[in-house]
Order: sequence, then C-alpha cells, then structure tokens
Amino acid sequence: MAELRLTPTSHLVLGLIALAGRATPYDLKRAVAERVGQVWSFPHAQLYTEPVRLVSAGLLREERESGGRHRRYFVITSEGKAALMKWLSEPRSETVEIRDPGLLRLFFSDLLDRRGLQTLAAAQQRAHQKRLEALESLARSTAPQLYREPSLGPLRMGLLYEKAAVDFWRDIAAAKPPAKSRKH
Amino acid sequence: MAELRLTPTSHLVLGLIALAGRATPYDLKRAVAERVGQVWSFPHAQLYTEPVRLVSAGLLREERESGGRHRRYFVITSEGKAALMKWLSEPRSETVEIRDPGLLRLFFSDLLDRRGLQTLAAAQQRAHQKRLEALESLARSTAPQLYREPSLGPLRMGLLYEKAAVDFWRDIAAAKPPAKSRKH
DNA sequence: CCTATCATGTAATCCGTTACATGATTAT
DNA sequence: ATAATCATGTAACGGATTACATGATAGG
Repeated sequence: MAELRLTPTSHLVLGLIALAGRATPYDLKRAVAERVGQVWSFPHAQLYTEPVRLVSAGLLREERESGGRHRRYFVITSEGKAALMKWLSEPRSETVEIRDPGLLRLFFSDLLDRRGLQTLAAAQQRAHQKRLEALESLARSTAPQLYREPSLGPLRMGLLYEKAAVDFWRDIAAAKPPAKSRKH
Repeated sequence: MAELRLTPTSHLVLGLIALAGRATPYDLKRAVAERVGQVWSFPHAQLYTEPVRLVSAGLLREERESGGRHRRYFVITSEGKAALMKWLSEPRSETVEIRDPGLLRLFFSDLLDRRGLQTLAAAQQRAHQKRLEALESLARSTAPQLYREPSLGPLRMGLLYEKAAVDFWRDIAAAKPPAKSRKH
C-alpha cells in the first residue's frame, strides 16, 4: 500500500483494466497502440512496470493464471476503481503539452536562411500529411457508426491537429520573404 | 566532452543562446515563458542544469561575469553551433506528442454516465476557452507586423489547437445520447 | 526447417519534475 | 520597514525511455 503519485500512465492503466475487466500487460500494449498511443505514446516497458506499481498501491490485484501460460492478469480493486472515478470526475485543470519537434525548429528558424526554412516547412508538411493519412486509415478501420464514440476522441482530436498542421506548414512554405530582404 | 544525447531541452537551450549571443539561465527562463513555453513547457530547473550539461559536452562555454553580480553567462561554441544547425536542417521525422489530460479522460468516458460526460465536456470547453484567450492576449501583445514571424509559430499552432479543442468539446457536450439508450 | 515477428519481460540510465532554499529588488 | 516577488540556484527522487534478452508462434 505504498503511497505513490498517480501519473497519466497510472490512469491509463487503471482505465484500460477497468474497461476490459482484466488484462495482461500485452493486452494494454495492444489497446494503447491502436488508439490513444497514436497521439500520446506510452512505451511498452511502462505497461509492464506500471501495473506492478499499482498493485503495490492497492489499486490493482494480480491474478496469475495457474494453468497454461501463467499469464499475469491484472484486475482493478475497489480502491482502484474509486481512484479512477475520482480522476475522471475531478474538474482539475491540467495543462496541455504539444510536443512537436517541428515547431521547436520553427521557433529557431531565424537561424536558417530562406532556403533552409523552405526545406523545413516542406518536410514538415509532408510528415504531417503522412501522419494524417495514417490516422485517417486507422479511423476508417473502425466501424463507421462508432466513429463518434467518445473513446475515439483522442484520435479525432489528433486528426484535427494534423489537418491544422498541414495547412499551417503549407502556409509557411508559401510565405513570401519579408520585404526588407527582397533586395539583399 | 562527455557524450550525451541531445534532448529537445538541449536544442532549446542551444537555440536560445545562439539567438541571444549569450544568456544567463534566467534569460532562458524568460524567453521560454513568453513563447514556446506556453505550448511545450520546460521547468526552470532544467534551464539551470541543462547549460551545465552542454558545457560538459563542449557545446557551450561559460563566461562568469567578473565584476558586479557574477552572472553566469553561457555562449555557444562552434561545436554547439554545428550541432544546432545539424538538428535544424536534418529532415528527421520525429513524432508529435499531444499530451492532453482531457483527451485521456475522454478516452475512458464509457466509464461515465451521460451526466459525467457532460460535466467533463463542459469543463474542458471552458478550460480551453480560457487558455485560448490567454494565448490570444499573448499574441496580441506582440507587435502585429511580427505576428507572422516564424518564431511565433509555436504560439500560432497552439492557438489553432485551442480553437479546435473548444469546438471539439462543444460538439461533445452537445451530442445527443445514442439511440439505444434513449429508452433505458 | 528456418527466420521473422510476436509476446514478454528486466535492468540501467538519465532526464524531468518537485521541492527546498535564499539573497536581491521592488512595491506599499 | 516589511512584504512580496524576482532572481538564482541545488538536491533528490522517480518515472520515462532505451537497451537488452529470450521463448513461442507463425509464415515461407
């Protein structure tokens, strides 16, 4: 019952196990890979270690399969469920982090010449386009009537971001150089 | 000259110092706070420790002010400049992380009843609206003719995200319950 | 059969974060 | 004068990431 801070990873694991009833770390890995993980990545190693932490906090319980493959199933405890529901209901205002390396580069584009900026913008536009298509194909692989399902939200928001990013970078790639540098 | 991996924080520090010529950690802190930091946060403690790391890697040089306040100024070395330009020019396709706790909650909204989802959506809409206004005011505080300056890119993209998020959550808050649960 | 890839972990490192701490300015 | 905030760090912890490792399964 060690005290430990609940991180986003904790809530992810708690939530996935609550939804599934029980799950092995590999189940978690797959579930993450095809949904949230596309937008907010959680390395698989954590999906093996985090449940152990949560067991030590009394929020999960481990049920090792006695026969067959001895899989490690994790189940949520009532304390775990309570913690999860508390987090879900709490109106907490946490901050959003948009960690986009392309934007960080853009922030320093004054260090690049015009050509360099063009190259960056073109590459970013392409990358986001590709990503957009990947997410779209993922979204399409879902039954259409489920597309509006709230749990697909992260994916949908990811799509919105990628769409915006494609336009954003296209715009930058197309921008005319500032007047002052017209005649260098 | 220890080998060390260059993280986004490294590039941030290198870039800011390259732009400024030289800077104290506090200069970095301020520069971050009013621009990128709004979208991708970098705790101030790192802005004090990271330059030290970079010095040990030979990418920065420290110049302690001899008179007055003995400020610790950091200057970029030619190796540092090279590393920075390499990173800026490299076409590397890194992944974007959108770490939005609201979206993580939404992912688990099947665990909430309709009222709970409404509450979540309303709270998120409000939070994003507020954030949007904060970013807008920040953007306005910049000279208008500089608004399109590439280095304001992260802020602009942040604005696009927040705008999309407001609509996104409004949409969710407004959604009618699925037909199947009409007559419970 | 042999080779990929799947499935399942463990270990070590290190970066990111939180917490603590304190002298110097500025405002009241 | 005193309180508040600015400016400037340091220390410690722990979670996140990377790297390593290996048996099982399936495809060719």
